[in-house]
Amino acid sequence: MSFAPPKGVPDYVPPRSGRLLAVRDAMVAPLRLAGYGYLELPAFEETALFSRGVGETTDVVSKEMFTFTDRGERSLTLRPEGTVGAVRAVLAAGLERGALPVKLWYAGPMFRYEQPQSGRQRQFTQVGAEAMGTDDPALDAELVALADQAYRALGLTSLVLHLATLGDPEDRAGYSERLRQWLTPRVGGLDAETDRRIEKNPLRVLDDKRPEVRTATAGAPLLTDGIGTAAKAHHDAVRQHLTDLGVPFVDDPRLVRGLDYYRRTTFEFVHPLLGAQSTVGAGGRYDGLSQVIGGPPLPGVGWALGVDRTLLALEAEAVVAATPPSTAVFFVPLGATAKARAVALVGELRRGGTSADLAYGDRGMKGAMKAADRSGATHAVVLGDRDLEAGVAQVKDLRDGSQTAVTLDTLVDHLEAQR
RNA sequence: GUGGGUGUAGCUCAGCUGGUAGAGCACCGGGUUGUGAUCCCGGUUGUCGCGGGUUCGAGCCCCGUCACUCACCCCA
Repeated sequence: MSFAPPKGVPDYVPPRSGRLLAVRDAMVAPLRLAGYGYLELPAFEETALFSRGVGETTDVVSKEMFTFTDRGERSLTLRPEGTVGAVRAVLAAGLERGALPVKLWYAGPMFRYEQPQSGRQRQFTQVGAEAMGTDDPALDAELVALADQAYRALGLTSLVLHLATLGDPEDRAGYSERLRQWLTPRVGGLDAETDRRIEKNPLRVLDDKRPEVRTATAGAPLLTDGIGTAAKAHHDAVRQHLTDLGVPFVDDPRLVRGLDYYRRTTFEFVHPLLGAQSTVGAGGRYDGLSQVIGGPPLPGVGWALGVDRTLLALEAEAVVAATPPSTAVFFVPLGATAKARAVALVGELRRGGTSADLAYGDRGMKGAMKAADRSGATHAVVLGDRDLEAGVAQVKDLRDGSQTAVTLDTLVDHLEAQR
């Protein structure tokens, strides 16, 4: 029997798990300040929702989905991303007929059957945010700024925001054809996968990291030239809003997204210290998605931030998260009578909002004090028979080693006042 | 799916040209019959990833296999 979790499905245990939680909370905090409501979504959906919404030809759908059949012969899939499910949930609840834009956030695990490597697991956690119902470029900028705010609050300083526009579908169609013709004599016949990409989605060839492909595509035509006026105006507005918001970005006309639903705005937050999987957050506009899954026209823009990857980025930058110790007061009872008293006092402190713990397992004085030290508590409370007879407890300040006797009647008040 | 690297104590690792396994940290106890973090002393923990082969003898060599890891691919 091995206790290892399934491949690519990591455990997070203290103290690292606490930092992961802190990252998630930091990502959510700006959203709460910006009017985003909470969305609780299913971890799996009907397979067809993803294959249609994300796109049949994408790698995510064609080879990375965890798909299973339930007892009712329905084909279900663990969600590989959150946006499609969020749009479905909005339509299911009819939120698009209420006040617009609908602004929502969600958080939780996503699943993709991939070969694990640094920064890429089969189960990973994202915080997502979506704003649907208007195509206002100020919303694109708002979302980007909120992500930027979260990363800054966490203390990340090396992130680079890449920004691009994919134009509207008609722009893309014309560009794809031009690119296809440009690519075919240069990288055509290299391998079957590249040929397939040239045919289905030539933009993706630009994302290839192999050096020979990189150099071969260095001078490829860019989409920027063929953008329609409406999409161009939208993009200019987004750039201007970001500048007004004080969010730095770099224009990256070669930015490519792997999911089919993106159009117009796309962006990525990239961390230079992370190795191959360096995108810690990304998103874009998806104005046609609702109709693709059978809904009414419903423009939308959103992002997903990788919680685990962001933790890796923090570790790469050696940012030490200020995680306050979970325990303020630690009891060191000596003997059964003192222990019973300590158990009751700890409960009283906790009910009053003071974090408290005690030495379990009937350890000796030395061991119990050691446990007090490790808990991070600022104060230890030594309670023995001698003290109980005198009606006092010894309160020791673990930071400077000073110790005073405090009468039991006033102990809780005294400890609460120490905080 | 394809390549490279690595598997030895809870963790990080050492282990020479093959001779039967070690260190640091951690943990537990003692020095201090009621005081942590420092110091000193002592102690526990191993199917050397797994299976086979070569050999008098394998942690070390050979074959297979599994896992982890990094990279390609892809992406948060």
